[in-house]
Amino acid sequence: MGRNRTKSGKIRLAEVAELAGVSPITASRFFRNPEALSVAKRTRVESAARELGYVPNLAARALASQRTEVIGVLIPSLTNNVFSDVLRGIYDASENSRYSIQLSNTRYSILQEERLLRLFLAQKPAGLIVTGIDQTTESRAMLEAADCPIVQIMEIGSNPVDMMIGFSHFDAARAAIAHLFAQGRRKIGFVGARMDPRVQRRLDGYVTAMKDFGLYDQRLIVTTAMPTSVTLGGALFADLLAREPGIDSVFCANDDLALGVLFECRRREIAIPDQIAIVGFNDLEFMASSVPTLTSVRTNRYEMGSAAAAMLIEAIEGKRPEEPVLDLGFTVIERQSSQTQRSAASPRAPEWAPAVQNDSVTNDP
Amino acid sequence: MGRNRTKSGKIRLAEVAELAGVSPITASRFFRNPEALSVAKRTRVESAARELGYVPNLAARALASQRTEVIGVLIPSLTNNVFSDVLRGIYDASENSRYSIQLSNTRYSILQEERLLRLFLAQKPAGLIVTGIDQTTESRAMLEAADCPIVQIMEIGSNPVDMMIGFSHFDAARAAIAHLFAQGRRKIGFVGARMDPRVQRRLDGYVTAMKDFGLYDQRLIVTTAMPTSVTLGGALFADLLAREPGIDSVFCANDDLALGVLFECRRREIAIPDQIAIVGFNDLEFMASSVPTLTSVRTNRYEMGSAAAAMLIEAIEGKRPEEPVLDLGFTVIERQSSQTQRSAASPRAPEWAPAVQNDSVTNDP
DNA sequence: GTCGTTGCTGGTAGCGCTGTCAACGATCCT
DNA sequence: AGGATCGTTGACAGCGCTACCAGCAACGAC
Repeated sequence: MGRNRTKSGKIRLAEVAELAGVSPITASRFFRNPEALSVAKRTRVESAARELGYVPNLAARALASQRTEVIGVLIPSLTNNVFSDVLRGIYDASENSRYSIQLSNTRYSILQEERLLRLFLAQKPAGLIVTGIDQTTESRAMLEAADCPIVQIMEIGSNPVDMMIGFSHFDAARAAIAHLFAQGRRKIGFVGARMDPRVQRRLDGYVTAMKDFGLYDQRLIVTTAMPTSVTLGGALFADLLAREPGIDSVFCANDDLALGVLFECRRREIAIPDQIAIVGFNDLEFMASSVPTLTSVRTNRYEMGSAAAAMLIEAIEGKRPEEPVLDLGFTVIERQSSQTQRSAASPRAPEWAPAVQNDSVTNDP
Repeated sequence: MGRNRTKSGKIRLAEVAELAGVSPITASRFFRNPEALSVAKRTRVESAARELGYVPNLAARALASQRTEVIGVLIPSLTNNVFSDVLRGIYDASENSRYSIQLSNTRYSILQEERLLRLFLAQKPAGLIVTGIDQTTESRAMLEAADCPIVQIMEIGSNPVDMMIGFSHFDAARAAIAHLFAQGRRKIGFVGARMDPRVQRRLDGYVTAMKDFGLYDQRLIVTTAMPTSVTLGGALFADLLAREPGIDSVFCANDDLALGVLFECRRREIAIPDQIAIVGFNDLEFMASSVPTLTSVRTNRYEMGSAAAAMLIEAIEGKRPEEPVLDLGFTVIERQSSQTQRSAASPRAPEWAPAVQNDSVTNDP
């Protein structure tokens, strides 16, 4: 198998133009702005290109036009389910466009992000999608100076670099706490891992809500910088219980932690929700089919990705949205794990079937 | 904010060369093959480049050299945890190389794969990573004719296009069934979703093992083409139970399904492992901390990704591996869900801590 | 002392495409 | 009718880099 590079017998634009009987520049225009051609030439070029199997050389195009058709995407993690949903949205929304996605992983490091940003910007991307609003000063400056549209995703803030799509983690956490409060819970613990800026803002929301209710006690909070996992959820909950045995509920900064808490409760024979109520965050798929089903704050991750890519592409093509900040909101999906009315002793739960969603608290702005 | 593209005040190689007092071509060589320069010029070019903040123009490089520094990656799903681990490996292994990753999602469609392949190949990638060994004839032909190294990942077969990294899903499934058999299980069900080629081969392994043990009964098999989920695991298991109430164990084609089965058992108050043993596939993180902990077949997903990228890059640079097929093996991680010796009635399980791994059946080839 | 040989350097000539501008006929306006 | 405008087309000149080949000095072999 000849795996060494050789020059391939490629078809150039000039060949297409020749076959179509037009000048190369006209053929070129066909691919960029077909409307500019007369119908006759348009069809001639089109069939010539098809006949020869012409594929444009993107490198030459990029060099000549001084621009690429690449959308750079910076996300903090490739492992996290949350980002895989966002990514899917981005890829789906871009795959029928001319733009291709260039993905990089910042690993939750804003320094790494800065480095990658510099790299990306040097290649003159058509647009950029970056995660969050906590860039370094230097990154921020680069973004402001960047010569392309930019969308910040995952959360919203008051000071977008350009465009922004997300939701308020602060409000979402407050809504979760309000729900627990409404269910009569008073000693509400917080369990968080990784503590990236968005988790931190969820914690802020928790703290504010607890203070508003006059329930705040910092000993109810357990966090770690370790990356999140189901196992870690159990461990952190164990720590929390050891410190504050009297808690009646836990708000988990994400669903993996919540699942870990559920298992830990099972291990300790703590009844859910009778003794401990659990609320998670993100509403991953399994939350609806665990036993008991787990309350969570649903976030619109796929939509965030697809809306970001769509909005970015529009902006690249000159159609900037009138409103640059899009709040996708969240919904508290109330399930068994946080319902206070006692269920039967041995809860013959409502089937494996879709989530039990009693009048959920929605925040669709 | 000026978001319109303008020509940026860029530093060209010529500027660097001028500052360093060498010809452009010498400066060019510095970036491609520094050893070819005398030490004096090398340091001169290096400091000039640093001083000016030179960043090479990849489009120009690609155009002039007739090759790109892009590695194309084709995977079937962006959502599946399995692929996010593989991807992480690929990105990690490539991020300190000169190559960048171009990712596309085939959505489990080999036609889509063929289309994407055509697209990729037209851009003359430096290398290609494709998932699996079940390409269309047309795709296969394109791959064979491709002018770059190619790695097939996720499984191994006898007929690599070029290089191959994975493991035998067939053998892995057989090992899982052998484990259940060794635990005294005889009515072993199979639960599978999506039924992509790899899941199909796990099913083949199951069927073969069952036949070998004289236990085969096709009514023990429940599958669906629907995408996998925890919820679906519960539903399929419910179907299986309805059809064959006498089963004593279930082999799930992946861990999400296994978790769904676990929850369904809990809903029906079926004791695990006393009444039903469960074995999953992939050994995702949560398997070790569920209650009871879940037996699974560990696969080396991250390693698959990183090894594939590393091997590909070596091959691109001319150092082809002597052995083009790399079997990364698997390990049956035995946990509570498939142990036949009864545990205490109310199992105060061994902490939330790391997996209980009693002498696991490893297959490290 | 002549003839390679090796190591390093530079000149030339594009890679395939598009930006810019000019030219052309056809249409429109006054 | 003359000029302005529009829609359509083409010529030219690069974009920034590298492949290829030639040149030149230093060195060793015979």
